[in-house]
Amino acid sequence: MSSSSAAADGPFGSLHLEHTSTVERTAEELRRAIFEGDIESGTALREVALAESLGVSRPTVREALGILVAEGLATREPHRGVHVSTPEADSVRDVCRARWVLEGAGVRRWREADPDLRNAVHEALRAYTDAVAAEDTYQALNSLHLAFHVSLVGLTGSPRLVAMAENLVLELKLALAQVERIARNAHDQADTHIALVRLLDADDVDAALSFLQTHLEDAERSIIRALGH
Amino acid sequence: MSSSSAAADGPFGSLHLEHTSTVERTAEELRRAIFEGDIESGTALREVALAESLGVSRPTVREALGILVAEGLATREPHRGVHVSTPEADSVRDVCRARWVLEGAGVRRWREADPDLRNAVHEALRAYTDAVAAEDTYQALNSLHLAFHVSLVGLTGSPRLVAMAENLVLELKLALAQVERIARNAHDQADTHIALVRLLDADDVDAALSFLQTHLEDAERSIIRALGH
DNA sequence: GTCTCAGAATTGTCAGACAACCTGACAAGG
DNA sequence: CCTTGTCAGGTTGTCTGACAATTCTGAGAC
Repeated sequence: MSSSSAAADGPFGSLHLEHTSTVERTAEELRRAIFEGDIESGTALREVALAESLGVSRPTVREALGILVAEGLATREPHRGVHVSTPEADSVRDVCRARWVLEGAGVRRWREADPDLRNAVHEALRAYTDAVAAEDTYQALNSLHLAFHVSLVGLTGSPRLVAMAENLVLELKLALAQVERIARNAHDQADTHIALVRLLDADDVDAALSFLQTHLEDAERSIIRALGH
Repeated sequence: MSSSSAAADGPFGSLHLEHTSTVERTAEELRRAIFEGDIESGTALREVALAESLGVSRPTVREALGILVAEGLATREPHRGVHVSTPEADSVRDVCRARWVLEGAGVRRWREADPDLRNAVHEALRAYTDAVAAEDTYQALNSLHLAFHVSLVGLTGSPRLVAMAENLVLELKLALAQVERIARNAHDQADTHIALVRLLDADDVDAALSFLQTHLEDAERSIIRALGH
């Protein structure tokens, strides 16, 4: 696996060509529209309408919808089409519980973790706090905040666990897109994360764990409260 | 959510019609062929060949292949087609490490877990040991063995974690299909699992955890050794 | 032996079509 | 009033056929 900061995967390891298929671009555009709030949760994603609206064929749209369904951002019912998922309180609870399992596993391995991975956590935190200081857009802040949490899972060194965490984060972004007004909390959370990393740097894993747990529980509660209203 | 044993979702809650699409049946048939050993790992899954061989159209095959790729059973390279994944030692290690995180999380929650979930573990174990006693087929034994491990993850009560575990198990089945000769170990493992559940019933979670860890590490080693040959 | 290049094979995407199915409404009958 | 039968409209599931882009293959040139 390529580590961060332009590792040398051969002479041209840093090069990367965006080999994006039409299907992938379609899926990405749908994701953006969902997270941006252009498409409300629950709305039907009609194949023909999307096809002519995006200028692609129906099979392409269909395949892209399959991706979204696999990611949990939408649900497909036979002969009834696919609809954007509506985050229920139950699913938010489940996502947060799963998050705690994955991120906790990462934090528990802080000491044994590869220094590169520990560094990745620091970088993710810095990217987030910088964006907060620069008063970046709401979506950018969200992405960086969640990227930090994923970097915690990265401490396990397991690509599959990271992939799972990224999927969970996608669902969380969907839920957050429903409750834009949490944006003002983003700044407060920056301090919380700094404190967490400080505990880790002091090798106080147990304290970091319980700190993380309460942080995740707080997030769960605040999202559910915002949704329930 | 409907609980087990014919819950009353209205007057006809126990009824359930299998709503299987052609795509799903195609994917299932491919999975069967892979796990059964009809298709070796690494072989190319050509769309037209599969289409006329299965009596379905190319788009249908294509969509089914997309499912397999999403499950990790196959890999797709742009313009080069999809091939059955070849389990590397690295990926087996990763799957087992991820398994440890998920199953460990389940075991850790043994005491707080819903009695139904604890019962599900007992039932999964019994189904497995019964099959071992009846000298069932190799694949059936494998499925039941892995189903037991998934039932441990079920202790978390998180559908998403269970889904992740099921995905990992699929990859493991792919690896095991490559090394049929581990079959004779299945009987020995039954005793191991009985011992694990006995520790749980005694509420000795810590002992169960370390027991599980060594069991998973043993499995990892034996699979990798068998693959490496 | 290595390089180059035309042709075959395969995938990615498209257009059009049809059957199966869901939804809603309306009439018929208890 | 409530249930059932029927029909029209729209949507999905699947098929057929096609074409461009890309990759693989093998023969010929140096």
